[in-house]
Amino acid sequence: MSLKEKLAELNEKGCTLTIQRHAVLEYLYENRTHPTVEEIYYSLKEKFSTISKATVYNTLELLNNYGLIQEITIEKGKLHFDYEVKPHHHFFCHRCNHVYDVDVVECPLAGKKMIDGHKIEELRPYIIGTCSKCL
Amino acid sequence: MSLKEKLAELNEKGCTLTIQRHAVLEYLYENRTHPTVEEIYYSLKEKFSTISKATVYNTLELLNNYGLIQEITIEKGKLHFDYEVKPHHHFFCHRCNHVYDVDVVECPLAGKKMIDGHKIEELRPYIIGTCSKCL
DNA sequence: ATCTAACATTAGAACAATTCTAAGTCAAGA
DNA sequence: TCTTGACTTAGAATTGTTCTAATGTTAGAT
Ligand SMILES: [Mn+2]
Ligand SMILES: [Mn+2]
Ligand SMILES: [Zn+2]
Ligand SMILES: [Zn+2]
Repeated sequence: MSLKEKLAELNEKGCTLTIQRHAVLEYLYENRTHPTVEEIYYSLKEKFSTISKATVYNTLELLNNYGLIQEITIEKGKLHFDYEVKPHHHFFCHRCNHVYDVDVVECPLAGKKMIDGHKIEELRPYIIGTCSKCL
Repeated sequence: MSLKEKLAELNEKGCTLTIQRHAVLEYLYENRTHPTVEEIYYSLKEKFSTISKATVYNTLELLNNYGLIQEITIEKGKLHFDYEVKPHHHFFCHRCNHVYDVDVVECPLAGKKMIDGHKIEELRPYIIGTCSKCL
């Protein structure tokens, strides 16, 4: 889904399109490395010196609630974010702390709405290990 | 794997079996609710008033490194732990913050050693949603 | 049995990530 | 123009985790 489409969807749903929100979403669009909040905040601060950490947190939560971005809890104690919301596996290297996409795998839960009586809203298939660069 | 077997394995591998380590492992053996560090610490403190938070953290890390327990990063910002190490799906209810086991699912990655050139060391298949009780 | 060196535990300080607060800014409608 | 509600800001507060330095315990050597 393109950046324009996501911005349009936000707008349609009645959400104010502030310059900060545009900047956060655009940053995620351009940086597909699954950045942390810190990375997003300091990168945006370079071009946009008055942006505050609270706004970055608020915006990421808002975009996540609208289903336009994805929160990743693969690394203990800190959040990563992903522009891509289509479910896919993530690989975390505990040596270099990078998060990689793993596109290949087909998940047997894909499309399922319920499991054990619980309502499925999001799949987060994570894999931990040592990445190809670190091996 | 029984508690006795895990304690024996620890001992064989040359790890000192202190009363605190025994208590942490036993707590996880008896409480299969995927407790947080806080829950473990305060529960142990009731029977064992001098145990310190640092020891609980150290012990959980040690047991995890020996592969005798499993760390769960499904909830943002805090760790849960599991006595069961055999890979299985976890379901997190974002309404009541409980972590449930989901036994049914067969993972296509089970047994795989490598993916995209990365070395797989652990699978963490997580599902987010609303649990049966909260629905 | 005693000594000793390595290892483990403790309390609390330090740290890092996130959330909260209160004041200031902005924009749209009356 | 004025009002109202929504958004942003800086920094304080809170939460979860790690570090530190002092103390306690263990196991092997004597
Ligand atoms: Mn991704
Ligand atoms: Mn489990
Ligand atoms: Zn790596
Ligand atoms: Zn629930």
